[in-house]
Amino acid sequence: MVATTPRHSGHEHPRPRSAAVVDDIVAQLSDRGYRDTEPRRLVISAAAAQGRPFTAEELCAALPCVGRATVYRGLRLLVETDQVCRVLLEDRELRYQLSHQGHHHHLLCAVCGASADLEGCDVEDMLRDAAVAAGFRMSGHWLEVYGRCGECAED
Amino acid sequence: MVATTPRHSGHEHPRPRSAAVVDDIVAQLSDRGYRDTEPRRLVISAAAAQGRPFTAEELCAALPCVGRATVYRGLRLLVETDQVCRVLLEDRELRYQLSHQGHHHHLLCAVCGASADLEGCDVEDMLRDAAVAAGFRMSGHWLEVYGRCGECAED
DNA sequence: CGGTCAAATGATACGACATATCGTTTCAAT
DNA sequence: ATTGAAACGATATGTCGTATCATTTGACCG
Repeated sequence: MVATTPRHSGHEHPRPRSAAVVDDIVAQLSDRGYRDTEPRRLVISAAAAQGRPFTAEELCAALPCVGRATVYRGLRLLVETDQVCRVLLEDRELRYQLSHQGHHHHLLCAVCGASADLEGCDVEDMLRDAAVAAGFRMSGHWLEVYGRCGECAED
Repeated sequence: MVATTPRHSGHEHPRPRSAAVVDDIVAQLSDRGYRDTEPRRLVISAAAAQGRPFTAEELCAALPCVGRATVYRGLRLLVETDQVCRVLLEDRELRYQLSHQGHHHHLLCAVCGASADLEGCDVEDMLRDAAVAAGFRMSGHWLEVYGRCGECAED
């Protein structure tokens, strides 16, 4: 009887898996009083579709039907609500990517642009102590680490 | 006999103390094949005269008789030759300051803009290990620490 | 369901920042 | 002094991000 059962019975609306991510983020924004708008969803969707840290301009190019200002506003909102985090390349180019956890740092591959999260590296305490030693009270920091990922490691 | 002996007998040419710094930097540039030019000296001198990390535009404003491009070129040269280092504020504004040592990091006061060098904070090894754990080979990093200096500490 | 109004949008102007271009000047070695 | 490359300055160009403002839209409410 049941010949071939699709994993999901999702043949009516073949939504991409990223749809769930988008819905989730939109829901979080909604909780904070931000509207659920079509351009906003497009921005979030495009951001989620990127496999690498991306620039605002890349998103603009990927969304020709969304105004530049809206893309920038959307990104800013996502950063402010911690849905997206900013990463800084060595040449100071600013990129974005969906955030997966709370505060953390990134390892960026200088060759392919991939990013990985720095695990088990608790620099904060160290920095805070060093700051106190210099008579400062630390309030924040910015840290990016550059190198080559495994795939780009060969010289 | 010796009534009032000036510390230095420098009353003929009252050169600012920064002149020595400028001469030193110019000499280093000279060793690397870069010319000793008037505009270059002006840029170095103005950079040395800043008490705080400064922006390129601030230098331009301080040197109305030197072309903008020359100021930018001069700064770039000084950074490349490690005479000047770049610091990044929390809002991503790029500033410069004379470097005093090799590689080090900065503590920046968010209130008055003062900077201090982070001493005895060896994050490199820590980062390198964490990078290896993530399958990366670390080649560099960018770290800035923000806070309040002793003078600006009161709430 | 349709009206309402603030939020959000998009076209575009604007401004900051930094580099590219290119004819002219200047340094330093001969 | 001559000379060729380095450096300069005026200015054009390009990128990136925000401000402005008239128009649209989405959430709420009766």
